[in-house]
Amino acid sequence: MGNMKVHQLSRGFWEHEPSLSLGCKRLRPLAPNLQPSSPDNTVSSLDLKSFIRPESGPRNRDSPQVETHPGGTRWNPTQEQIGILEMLYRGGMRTPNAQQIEQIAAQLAKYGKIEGKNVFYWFQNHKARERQKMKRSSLGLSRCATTRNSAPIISTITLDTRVEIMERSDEDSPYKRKCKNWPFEYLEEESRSPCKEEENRTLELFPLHPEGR
Amino acid sequence: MGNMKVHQLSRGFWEHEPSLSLGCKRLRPLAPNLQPSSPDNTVSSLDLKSFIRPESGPRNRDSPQVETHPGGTRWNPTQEQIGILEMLYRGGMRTPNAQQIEQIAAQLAKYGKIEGKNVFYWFQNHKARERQKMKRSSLGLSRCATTRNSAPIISTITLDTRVEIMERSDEDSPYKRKCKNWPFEYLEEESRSPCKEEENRTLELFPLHPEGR
DNA sequence: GCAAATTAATGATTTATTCAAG
DNA sequence: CTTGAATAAATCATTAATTTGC
Repeated sequence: MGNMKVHQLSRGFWEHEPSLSLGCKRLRPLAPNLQPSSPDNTVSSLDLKSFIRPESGPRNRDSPQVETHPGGTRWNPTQEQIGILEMLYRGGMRTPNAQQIEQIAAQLAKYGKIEGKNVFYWFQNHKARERQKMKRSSLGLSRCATTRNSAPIISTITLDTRVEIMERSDEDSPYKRKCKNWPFEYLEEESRSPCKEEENRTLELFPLHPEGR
Repeated sequence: MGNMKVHQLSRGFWEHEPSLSLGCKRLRPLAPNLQPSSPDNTVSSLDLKSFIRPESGPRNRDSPQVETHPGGTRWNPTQEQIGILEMLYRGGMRTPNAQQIEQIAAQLAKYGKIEGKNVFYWFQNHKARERQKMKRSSLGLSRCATTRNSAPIISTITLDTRVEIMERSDEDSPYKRKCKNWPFEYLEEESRSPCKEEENRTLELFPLHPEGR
């Protein structure tokens, strides 16, 4: 979709002028007298209207609530995908970074349609729900002394095995601040369909920063 | 500092390649007897170790904690950028979707280095902190009637202007489930420096899903 | 006046909660 | 009811602003 660059500037909002001084209420009087960072500060090249209410114009789009995703709305993982993901989870993977997610998704794509975000969400949800489950079990039941002896067999083994691979992942330590990579993506959902010749979807996310700040 | 595209995936991780099926340590027999929903269910084409502990091998990388980000580690917005963002916020924008973020970032890029995620974060944080602030003020103080008369002059004007543009955004309604677009991006942090001829950073996020599930 | 130490803001992540598809 | 998707809340972590000691 070459939608991009839609209304590029309907000027008329606040082109109150370049040099601006720009609203920015005080916010912080101790502002470090901003450097001449901008070549041309015609701040007002945005079409705010479009931003704020893309629907304001002629309603050529349907989409009351549910968009028109042709195929399916949400990811429906196959058994293989789940298997791999669980294996990774059991292996200690908690919050994969961007690269890892990409790779995982690429692999899982062999077994069914999938996107990076699905992988991300899966880990998020699985982690959270495993925790819930654990918490619930620890609270509600103190009965059944075997609980610590029978069920966790596999767990124990697994953990032991894994211990060599990674050290204790976290499983309980909140906040580890480990990876800096960002596991998300802009990809606009639209690219859901099998996408035939969608190769050149360069999108030119960032035209090119005119300067280095 | 032409770090860019540093480890571009140190290939050698899992280029086991598509058809795969072998190699790889099976890691765990506990695969749930997956049903035949896949052409070939040799699930085990993942190098879990690499995923879990990329550092396990020879530590040829430095980066103890702080990666080698040459310039700066986090986005430092310029006054113009802040101004635009606040205006958009005041205009009612709460959680821009992917396209909007792209456009905003593209515009803000004129005034300084910025990425899409920065825009996203800014809105998240700003919204949350505005809410905090409001809550705090509503609790601790009922005094000072001038509060609504003196300071917010600009605010009032602006708001009035904006009110016509959008209707009350939400400001308080938790969960609106409005956009389906996903405002994140994989972009791996590395592309921080001014990046000279980095045009073709196609990255081909997802090679191409081999099948439509 | 300057630079280290301290504090205040705020960018970036992770976790918790909620909504809704199947 | 299960679970994928999305948002909000909590909080970690880094930078800018201010203070302090010289």
